[in-house]
Amino acid sequence: MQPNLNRLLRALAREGLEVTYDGRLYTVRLQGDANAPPAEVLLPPDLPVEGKAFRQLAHLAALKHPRGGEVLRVRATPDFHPGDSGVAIGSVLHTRGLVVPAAVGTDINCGMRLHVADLSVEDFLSRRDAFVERMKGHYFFGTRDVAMSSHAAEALLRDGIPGWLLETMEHPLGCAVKADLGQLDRESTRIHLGGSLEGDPAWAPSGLVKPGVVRDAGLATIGGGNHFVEVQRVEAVTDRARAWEWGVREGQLAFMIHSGSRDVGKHVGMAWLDRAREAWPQGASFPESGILPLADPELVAEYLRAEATAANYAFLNRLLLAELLRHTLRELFGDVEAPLVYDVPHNITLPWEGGWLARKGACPAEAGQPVIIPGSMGAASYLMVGCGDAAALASASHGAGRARSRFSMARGGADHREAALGLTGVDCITLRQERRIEEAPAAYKPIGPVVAAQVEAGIVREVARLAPLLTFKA
DNA sequence: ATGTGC
Repeated sequence: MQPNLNRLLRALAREGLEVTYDGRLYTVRLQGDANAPPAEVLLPPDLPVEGKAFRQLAHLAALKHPRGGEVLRVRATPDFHPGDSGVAIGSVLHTRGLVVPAAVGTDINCGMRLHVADLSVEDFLSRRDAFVERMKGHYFFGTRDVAMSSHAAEALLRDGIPGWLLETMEHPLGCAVKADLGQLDRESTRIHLGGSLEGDPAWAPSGLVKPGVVRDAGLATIGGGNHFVEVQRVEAVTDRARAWEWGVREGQLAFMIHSGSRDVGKHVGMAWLDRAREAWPQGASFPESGILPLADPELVAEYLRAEATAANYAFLNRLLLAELLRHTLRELFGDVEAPLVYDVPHNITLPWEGGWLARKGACPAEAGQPVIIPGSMGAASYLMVGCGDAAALASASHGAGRARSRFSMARGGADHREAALGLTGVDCITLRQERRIEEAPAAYKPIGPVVAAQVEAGIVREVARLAPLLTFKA
């Protein structure tokens, strides 16, 4: 146990937090609130503990709405860390009769997508420079052509990927997708929820859908922060049977995408943080945490439709990021097979056991389902299989977890910055040099112990480990 | 996270 742990627990107690630890699982609750369920955090003793994230978690568990509904359980993944809008990243919230927009936040349907490619690493690296130049054009310089009609955009926002596919006949990239239709049919089962939720185009930012207009709706863009597109090598297969079933082989080339709904999610998320405040019952006092749930069934349904709208956009954003990469591999190397392994959101509200489960930076880990846990820049990423562990609310971490803020990395002084750069050790393609510092491995917890803790707890099992070859960061 | 915002 870390020497400063007792000091931290005493400090938290002075602030009114009851915290206990059994060497594996913390339980946290607000003192004197015996009715609130305790919040649990799976965290091995050697990983850093953050008071602010504990406070946010205890407040999340203590949420109440004057008109009813309840928080059933709160759990946090080992990569959890403080979030804006009052909810820690890595929080999983099980509710009945209420939903909490802040428990998903503005990065709606941020998630992961993994493909493998039938191309040797040697062949790929032999044309690395040509590949990088083309992808830089697509991802950074707008050479991609993903413009679409207002019909296609509406269909996308309403129905997700299947809706978009039906309206994509005239679309240049649609031709490439169409050529792949057989494969896409097979792939649709490899997208969580089929890449399709019940959305409403009215919730899109104004201007995204303009009747009769064909435009670039900002799709196939990576986004900032920890988002990336990475070419990888399958460096180890630990569950041969499962890997075979999923089409993953050792030594294979792979590519992984971490991205979300961009400004659509931001627009929807912000609108609903405001809406939850407006909808708070007259005369009732605002909770000190600032986290506001929705309880009115019509409002809940409307929020979920809005969230679904952004989620649909994110599903297609990841698909098109992958499609551009696959298209470029084919231009350079001929008819390369590059099937989807899985696409899964880690920021979303979904129905669960008669209520709702809001995950914010937590990957669904239902029994038998693929779980994708990205490493920090330069570190390995993991393909896992979920165990459906109810104690963990069927959820795994969505990464290693940030240990130091972007701000603290950026102001760390010249020595610190150089050390961070030196440690990066990965071929990072970016136009913004500061990303290398903000996203340097030193900014993150080590991924190994984070994954090991979840394997030991019976939440996930390892299937394969993927090492980075080159990473695109916007 | 965010076509970050004044």
